[in-house]
Amino acid sequence: MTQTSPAQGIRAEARHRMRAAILDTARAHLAEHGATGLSLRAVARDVGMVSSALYRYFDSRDALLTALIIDAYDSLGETVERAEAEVPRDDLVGRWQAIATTTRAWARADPHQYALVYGSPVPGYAAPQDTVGPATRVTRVLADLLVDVAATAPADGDATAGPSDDAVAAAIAPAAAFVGPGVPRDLVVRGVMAWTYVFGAVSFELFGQRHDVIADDRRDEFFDEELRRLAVLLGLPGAGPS
Amino acid sequence: MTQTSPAQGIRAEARHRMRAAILDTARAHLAEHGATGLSLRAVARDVGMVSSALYRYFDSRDALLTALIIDAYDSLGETVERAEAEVPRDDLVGRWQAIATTTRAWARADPHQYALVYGSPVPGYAAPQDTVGPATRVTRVLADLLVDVAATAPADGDATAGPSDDAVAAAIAPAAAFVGPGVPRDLVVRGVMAWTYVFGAVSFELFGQRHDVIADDRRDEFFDEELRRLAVLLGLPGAGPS
DNA sequence: CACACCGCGAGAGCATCGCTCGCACTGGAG
DNA sequence: CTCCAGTGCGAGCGATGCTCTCGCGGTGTG
Repeated sequence: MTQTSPAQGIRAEARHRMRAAILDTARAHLAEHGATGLSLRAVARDVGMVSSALYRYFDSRDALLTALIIDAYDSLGETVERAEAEVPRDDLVGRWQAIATTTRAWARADPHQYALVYGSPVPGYAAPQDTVGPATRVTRVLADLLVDVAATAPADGDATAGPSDDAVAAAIAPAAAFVGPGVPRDLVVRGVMAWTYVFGAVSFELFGQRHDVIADDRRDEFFDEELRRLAVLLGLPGAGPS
Repeated sequence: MTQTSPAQGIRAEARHRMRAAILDTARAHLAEHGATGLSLRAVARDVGMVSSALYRYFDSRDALLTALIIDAYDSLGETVERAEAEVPRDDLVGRWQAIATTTRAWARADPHQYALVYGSPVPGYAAPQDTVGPATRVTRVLADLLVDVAATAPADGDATAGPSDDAVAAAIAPAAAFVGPGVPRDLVVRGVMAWTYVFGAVSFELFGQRHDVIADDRRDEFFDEELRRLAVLLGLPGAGPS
């Protein structure tokens, strides 16, 4: 079916390489001019084609953007996966820090690519279903971490159960289903919140909202401090205050 | 000079009203098509002018966008100020909830306007200095809340001082200067983090990242839960666990 | 081997965009 | 009352996304 057999059409391979070339220069343009500044004609020029020819490979500018989004998700996902995998499995705090700092580093390395996936969605553009797969890669890593956290810290999770427990349980049902069974709902909530925070902090930093709030030359240190406190919020063992 | 005396020129007032009319229809277009979909020509058509005439009032499309950004900041600022002012001053948790829930409600009411100010910045567009004033209105409210929190909870702030205390202190120096003296640095950090979180949560929700994570029909309840936990992180008195 | 097929790139063209410039008018300032 | 600054209009420039048609050339088949 989808198998890429060796002699599976020379032509098909050429087409695939052409697509890749287009995506490469498109990615370069994105990094330089941002998403809305990405011009289909300009990409075509750089790749040595006339603009109309590019439509043989991408149905529209939005389709090109979608391909770039999938790429970005994959890039971030792979980067985070690799970084997190290098940390010993029992070092839960280290794994958490690896996920967060790698995400931030990836975002700072190519802000436009980060904005493409985590910024305000392009107007009138609804993310197609193709993006959901790669989009979950980094959250999958985080979810697996939650599973291990739950394993080491035997169920004391429902201790902080508040009055609105039922409503909260229903709210995070999709997230709980994603991380899998055996993880107390409270920990799921903590995980969602930790990830929400990392996203908020990185976006704040990249989108200029931290100007005149955090000293520009101390952002790294402050992010570390944020992570330290987040580890407490996450309920990671050994991350308690002092 | 810049005084707006009663009979200060019929012409000037007509100009001011024209500007307002343009901004109104521009705001309507923004709400419908988003920032990048805002067409200067379309706005001109709707306002009953030819496109070139619009340049008598705004130097460029970016200038129009800037005016809209200032408007949006002011709108959010005023909305939050008003909502927070209605809460008794000694109800610190209530004030915090008012700030956060009002911010979220404002954002949901006009996502494009929210994206304009807190989303990924328009490519190549650097926020001019005119926007910094209105931009601080909502943070000002939050800062004042921090001052009152510091007043009621006498300095125990440095209890959680970690090893990297000096670097963190330097990092949040701008924020500390903004909230004013008398607020322990630890509380400033908590405030920055709380605001960062609210921004992250609202952006996640509006930009579709919470799909398949939080049940769509339970978002309100989950946000309340987030606020409840954030109040603990903020260190608000009376918000302790159970 | 010859032929029909079809993917591919090129080019012209359409509607729209942001923006500039020169023109004509008109009503308030001096 | 007379200017002229301010205003609106229209044409126009370069650029965009996208569509259509055309001709070339490799591919697989009769």
